[in-house]
Amino acid sequence: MFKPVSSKPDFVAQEHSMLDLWRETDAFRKLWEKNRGNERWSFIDGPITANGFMAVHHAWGRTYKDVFQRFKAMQGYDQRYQNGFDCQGLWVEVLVEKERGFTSKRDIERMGVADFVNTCKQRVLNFAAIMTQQSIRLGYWMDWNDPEQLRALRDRLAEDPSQVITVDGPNGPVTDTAEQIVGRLGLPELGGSYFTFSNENNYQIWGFLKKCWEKGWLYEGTDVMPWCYRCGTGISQHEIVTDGYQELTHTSIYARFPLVDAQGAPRIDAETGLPEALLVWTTTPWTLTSNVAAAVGPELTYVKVRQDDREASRRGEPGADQVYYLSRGALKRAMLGKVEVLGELKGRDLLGWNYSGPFDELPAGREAFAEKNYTHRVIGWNDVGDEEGTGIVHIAPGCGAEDFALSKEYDLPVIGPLDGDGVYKAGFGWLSGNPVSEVTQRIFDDLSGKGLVYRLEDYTHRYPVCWRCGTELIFRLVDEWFINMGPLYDKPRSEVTPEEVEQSLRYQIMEVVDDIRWIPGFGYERELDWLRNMHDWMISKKRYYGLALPIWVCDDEECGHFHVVGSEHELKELATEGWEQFEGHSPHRPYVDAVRIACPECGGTASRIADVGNPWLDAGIVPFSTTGYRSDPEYWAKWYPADLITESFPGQFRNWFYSVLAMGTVLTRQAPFRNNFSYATLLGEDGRPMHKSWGNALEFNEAADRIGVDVMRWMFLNHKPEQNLLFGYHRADETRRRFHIPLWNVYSFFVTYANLAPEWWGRGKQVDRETSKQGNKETSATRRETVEPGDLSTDQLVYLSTDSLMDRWIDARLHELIAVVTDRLENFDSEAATLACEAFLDDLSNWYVRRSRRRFWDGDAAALDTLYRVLVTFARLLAPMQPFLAEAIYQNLVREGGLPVLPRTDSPDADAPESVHHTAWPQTDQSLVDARLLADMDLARAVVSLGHADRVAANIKVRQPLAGIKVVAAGKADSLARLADLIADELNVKEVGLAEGEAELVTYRILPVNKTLGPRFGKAFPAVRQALSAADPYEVAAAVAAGQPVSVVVNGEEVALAAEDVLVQAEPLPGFQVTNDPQRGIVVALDTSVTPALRQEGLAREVVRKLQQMRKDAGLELSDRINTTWLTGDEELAAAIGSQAAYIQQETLSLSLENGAPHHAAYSETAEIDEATVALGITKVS
RNA sequence: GGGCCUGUAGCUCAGCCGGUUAGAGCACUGUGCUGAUAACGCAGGGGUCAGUGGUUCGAGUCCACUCAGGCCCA
Repeated sequence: MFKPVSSKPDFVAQEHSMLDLWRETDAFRKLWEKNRGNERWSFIDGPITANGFMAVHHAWGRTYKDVFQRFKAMQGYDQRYQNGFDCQGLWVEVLVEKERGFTSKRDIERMGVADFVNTCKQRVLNFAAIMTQQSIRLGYWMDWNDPEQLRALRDRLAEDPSQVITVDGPNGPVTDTAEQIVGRLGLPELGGSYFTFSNENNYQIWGFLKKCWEKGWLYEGTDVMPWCYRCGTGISQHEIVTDGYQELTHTSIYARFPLVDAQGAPRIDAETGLPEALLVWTTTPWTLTSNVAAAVGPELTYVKVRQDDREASRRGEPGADQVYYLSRGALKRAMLGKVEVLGELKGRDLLGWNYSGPFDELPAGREAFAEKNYTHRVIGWNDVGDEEGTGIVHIAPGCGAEDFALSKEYDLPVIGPLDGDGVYKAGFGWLSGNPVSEVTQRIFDDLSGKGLVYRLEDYTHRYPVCWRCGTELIFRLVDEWFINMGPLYDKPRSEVTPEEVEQSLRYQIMEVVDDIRWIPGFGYERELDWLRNMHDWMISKKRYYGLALPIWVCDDEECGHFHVVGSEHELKELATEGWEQFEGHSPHRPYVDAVRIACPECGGTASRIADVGNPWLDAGIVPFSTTGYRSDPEYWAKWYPADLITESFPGQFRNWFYSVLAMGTVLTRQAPFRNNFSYATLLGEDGRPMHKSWGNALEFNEAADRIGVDVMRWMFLNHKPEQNLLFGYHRADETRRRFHIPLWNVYSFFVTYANLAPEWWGRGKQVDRETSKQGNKETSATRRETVEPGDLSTDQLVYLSTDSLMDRWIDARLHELIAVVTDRLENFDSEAATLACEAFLDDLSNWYVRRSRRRFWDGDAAALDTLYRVLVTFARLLAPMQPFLAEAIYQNLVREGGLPVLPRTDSPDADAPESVHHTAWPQTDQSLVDARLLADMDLARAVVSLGHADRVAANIKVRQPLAGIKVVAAGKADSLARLADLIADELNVKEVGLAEGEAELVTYRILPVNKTLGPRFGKAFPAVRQALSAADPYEVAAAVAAGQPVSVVVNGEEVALAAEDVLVQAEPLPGFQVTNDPQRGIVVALDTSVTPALRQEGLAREVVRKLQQMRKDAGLELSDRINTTWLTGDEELAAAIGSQAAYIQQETLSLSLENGAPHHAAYSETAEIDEATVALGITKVS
């Protein structure tokens, strides 16, 4: 017997009990073990940032990861199952700083770098434990660490990282210092998730960087970079492009730059006698302190205008009446009030003009200018436009990336005004010592006093901010380390020569990108686009906690040589001092900083640069660091390249995907993964990004226990991954209602009736019987072969043959489904897989079970066998996607009920696999996919649908039997005949016939089959269409039904059209009770006459229904027998009950049916049936 | 300024290689059915397939341009 199944399941509670089951039976490890040594399927997990709680959008990605791995596991592939945590970098530092209330780097220095780094590690371990628990809750099967052990390690680190501890590993206990145990997490001896702060991960990056260095690609460069002065670090292009912009409003300034002559005297316009000035606009006034040049577009048109600024005059500012230069396109926007245009000129006419700068008095600028013997001048820059500003761009090479590039082109002085904390350096007069965030107003005042402010204006624009702390970035001249991406050739890729590819890493990566399957396809273009556009990869950060860049620079500035150390062993070899301080520590600051090496160039001492690495280096190396690239190349080669990586695409094309590609290319020149599956962004139900303050954010734990994880997973999977996913409780309810509840109902229905059919449980016995009941003309003769438990192999699931059309049909649908789901999952298309499952479930629930109910009531063995088989197989198909629900069904139907229908995993006598996830992926048996039957059923359902429509139109309820229907369906006579009984039963009619004399019922529309005749006739096609519609429709229909060719005259020529090239659509004539299906060309006509005999049958059915309802209301079991009494004053009803007594008794399990008042009945009711009243009473027979 | 994605019913979305009168779910209205169903069936209202032009016998589908939204890059 099966365990009884509640019709009102608590899915969430059930999920928790499945989690318990898996834990108690060690189900995941058994699966892993089962497939060990088989063919491999390699998934490399992109590390999740261990810096907070898991959010719902993480669950989306993790669902994909789990589904594809589970699917491959059921197919028998061996896998690694290693999850990864991203552990190093600024984002951890920032949150630790926040926790501690730190506001600047000085606070960290005060705490001590060693302590700070140790605290960062603890934070990572803490959240790794939390995310591990949450992932387990999601049903994500990976080689998880015990969360308690992670917390214990966190605590050991906090106590004393140097204490020696022992922990359990897969191959026995491991003893080491707490710091080293943490540094060895994820390695084979400890197992579990990989952590990018591990020693191995860090050292392998060293190896990668060394290789880059050997190729000459690693360099230190000076550039103007976006800089966060709160974090005290540069922000790389990778970090800034998406997350790093905000709409901000700044006060911009239109400033006068007075023109001067070669001697430095103010230039006076000859015509008006007024002083002349350039009108210049900027949104970053602080950079005016470092102005060097003004750029114009050489081909742009400029105007010379005069304006007497009365306001300014009134304020007593000098030079209010002036001549200005600015671009013609900017005139209207930039200048207020009346202007007089004095002339027009091209930008190139302005080149070389001199002007006096806004802060010429500051020593920093004077010195820089003197050094180069330079004065402020107008330069040309093709990128200058006049969509905003004045068409004259203020250039401060120390404060802007493009400005800096121009300074190289024109050999301009470079003035960098700010230090790393955003404070003006010495040499900036009154500004020196002031933070940049506080000087804007004073700069305006200062310039105003000098008569240089034309006007101020609030301006809203996208401005870069620090992606972690939100501080507005400044642009600053800094020294950073880069990997050279190589030249971008100005020609199509097909023309780039192999020699040129050798010179350019970016082209080498592009070649690798070509070898990868990108899903969705546009991912390929995106990655190439990024590779074409990306600058050299800035890998350094002036911070504390992260990869210690293995770059040692000679202390002797004269020498200046730098050496890249490729491993810890090399470091030990080269070390001249400080090794003993470092030994025993993970390769983090500050210990690694203590190590000095001998400079290979001059023999002096070299020290490590203070910088740490870009975290994408940490994540990019994992295909190597997690697979023993250094220590076990043979193992590595087995798992590299990965078959799949998958992440959300915003950001990843330039981050993780990019870094994995770059590192794979440098190290192997081979694609590091074969398939890349990426998906979009998760939004709130209202279509907006989830945001706590908007009330549409969902926390994972809460969502999991309110929605249920299987429902969440179905929502994720049943979605086009490249589109943003709207997620929330309402959609969850809808999903559950659409899929989970109907599935559960079929399952619970099955269990209910199977448990009521004792003979069905007679396993191994010959069960042979006929089922033929009134109301169901279908006969199912079952031939259940004599079998002993245990000798059945699965893929003879169909061990019981059946003549039932319904059984054979649902089997055909099931095997069709297996093929589709297999193919879709092979192609990472979970949406199509779920859509196919939903369609199947609808067929199962709303057609197979509904049509077969009678057989289940009767305990029909063929029906029970079929539904059992279907449910078990469907559960196995769903298992990767719906691991909990599938397991619950499987446990009851297979483990509890114990029917021998699954393949033996080992010996023929073994029990069924312990978990649905240990079963083999179902195989399609094509011989069961009966195409004719599928088509027949399709037609039957269409006919039934029309028949129901007829009844609605005629206002005759289905319970009222009718004489018959007539169907018009050209060429479908055979199909119809095969399913006539089924149709008759469903529509409650006595007969289903093909219409004769259909001319009374219908007319026909004759259409060409476009697909075949369109190409055949081309331009003449409309004439064919015309000719067909002009032909006698009845003749054409008859010919087509008989399979005869149809002859028509097209443009004066007679042509023959094959029957299959002509479409016959039946349409009802008005005035009949008929309904048509235009798509299929079917018409169904209903005989609406209710004879007295039919009327009696109908009334009897009403009585039955009423009695059934009473049984239910009285709380009777399905199998309880009753005695029934009835009393009515309505003659017709009395006659109906009398004549249909046997039928009523059989349907309601009434041992007796007596005419009389139900005084003594246990349960009685007075019912209205049509216009008649009847008193009914039932009493359970004990 | 360039690249990519999206635009189909009130909402969320399907729509194959171009092919008959463009579909589903939700919501709404009516009605029926129910001893599995927190359901379900049938019917109804609801569409300028973002717009314009082109290719074609035929365009929601292919092409070009425009508009709107999103993403990426400059």
